[in-house]
Amino acid sequence: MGRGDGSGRIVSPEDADDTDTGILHVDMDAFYASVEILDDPSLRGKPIVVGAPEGRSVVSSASYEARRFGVRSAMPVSQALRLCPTAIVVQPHFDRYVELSRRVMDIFRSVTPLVEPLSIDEAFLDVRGARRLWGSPGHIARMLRARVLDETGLTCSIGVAATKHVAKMASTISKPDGLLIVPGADTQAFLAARPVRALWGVGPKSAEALEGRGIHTVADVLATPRAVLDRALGPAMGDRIWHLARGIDPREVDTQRIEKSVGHEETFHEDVSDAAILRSELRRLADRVGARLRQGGWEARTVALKLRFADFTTISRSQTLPEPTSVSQRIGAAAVELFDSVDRYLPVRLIGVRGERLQIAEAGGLALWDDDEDWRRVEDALDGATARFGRGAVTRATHLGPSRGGGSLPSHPRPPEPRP
DNA sequence: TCTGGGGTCCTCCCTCGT
DNA sequence: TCTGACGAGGGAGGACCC
Repeated sequence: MGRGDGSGRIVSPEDADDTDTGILHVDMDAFYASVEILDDPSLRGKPIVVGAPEGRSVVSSASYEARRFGVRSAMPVSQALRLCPTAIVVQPHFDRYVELSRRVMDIFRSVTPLVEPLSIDEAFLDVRGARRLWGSPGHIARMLRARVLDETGLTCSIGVAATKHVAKMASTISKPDGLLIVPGADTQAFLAARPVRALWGVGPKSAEALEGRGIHTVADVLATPRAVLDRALGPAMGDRIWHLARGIDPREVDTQRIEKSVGHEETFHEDVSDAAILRSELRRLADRVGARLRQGGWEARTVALKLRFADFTTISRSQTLPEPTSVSQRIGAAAVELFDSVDRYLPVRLIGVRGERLQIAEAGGLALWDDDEDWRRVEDALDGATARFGRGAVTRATHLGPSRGGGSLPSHPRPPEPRP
C-alpha cells in the first residue's frame, strides 16, 4: 500500500465505519499526467513524464506506468529517461491544469464551503456540517469521487478521518483512485504502524535524525520521551511530531489562507557569470514580482535575493525596505543592491527575487486601486518621482495617491495564483 | 548523474535598545 | 560613563511540501 507506483490501491467498502470523522483530504491522481492523457487518449496506458525535454528540467508529474520504473516527481528528466527509456516526455500545459483544478474545486465547494485548497491538485474539506444535506463523511467521499470522475474524467483519492493530518496520510496510502476511511477510534492503531517518514513535516533529514536514535515507526515515537524528540529535531518540530503521533492535530480547515510572500526564480540553461546579464535578469524577475503584488493589492516589506552557484551552493540575502512597496523598479533596485553586495566566486546557475508581503490595508492608510490601468499610471508616476526626487518622493506620492477603494479591504481579494 | 519553481516554517546568530 | 542581561526584530540558511 502507498507504494507510489499505483500498486497499493485501497477502497474502503460501502459499509466502512466512519464514526468520528469529518475531515476529507482529496488528492488528484498524477494530476498533470492524467490531464495530458485526458486530452490525448492515445497516451493512455503508456509511461508519461510531464516536463521539458531539454535543458535542466525535472519531472513535474509522471503516470503510474512511468512510476513503476522508479520515475518520481522532482527527478531530472534525463534521469527519468535513463530509468524508463520508453517514457514519453510531454510539455506541461499549466493553463489547462488550472482550468481543471478550478472545476474540481467548484465540485468540492458545491458540497461544503469549508474547502482549503493546498495546491493545484489537492484540498482539505470539512464536511461535519454537511451531514444532513449529503450524508455521512464516507458517503460524501464516495459521491465526490464519482462526481469528479463524471464531470472531469479524472480520478482522485480521498482520505477520511478526524483530523487533517490523518486524512492526508489516508489519501496518500489509498492511491490511486482510492478511498480510505479511518474512524476516530482507529486513529492510534492506524498511525502506529506507519514509518516516521509518513508524518507530516518529516523529510529525509528529520527521518535520518530519528532513525539514528532507533525511532523508525510512529509506534517508536510514542515510546520516545519528549526530550529525546526535542534534542533530535528541535523543540518546535519535536512538539509537532509528539502531537501528530498521538493523532492530535487541532488545525481547522482554513478557507482564508493567504500567501505571505511572492517570488520568482529561474534556472539558466547554462551558468552565467556576466554581472550585467544577471542584473538585467533580476530586474525582469522583479517586474513579475511587482506585477503580482499589485494584482493582489499587496506590498512587499522585505526584498530577498536568491543565488545558486554552479556548485549548487545556494545563498540568500534580504533587505527590509524603509517603506513597503509594490513598485517593480524599487524591488528591482533593492535586489540589484543585494546582488552587488555578494562575493560571487562561481558562475550563477539560478537567480531569484522574492517580496515578503504586507497587506496594503495594513501598511498604514495606503490607498487601494483595483484597476490595472490605474496601477500603471501610479507606478509610472512613482517611478518618475523616484528618479527625480529619490525615495522620499515615492513615500509621499504613495500616501497621497488617489483612492477609489475608500481605504477598505477588497471584499473579494483575487485568489493566489496556483502553484504548478 | 543531476538536482525546477513556488511556497512555509524553523533555528541560529547578530544587532540594537532598554 | 561603562557593562551586562534580556528581549525584539532582522537576516541567513536549512528543511520541508507540492
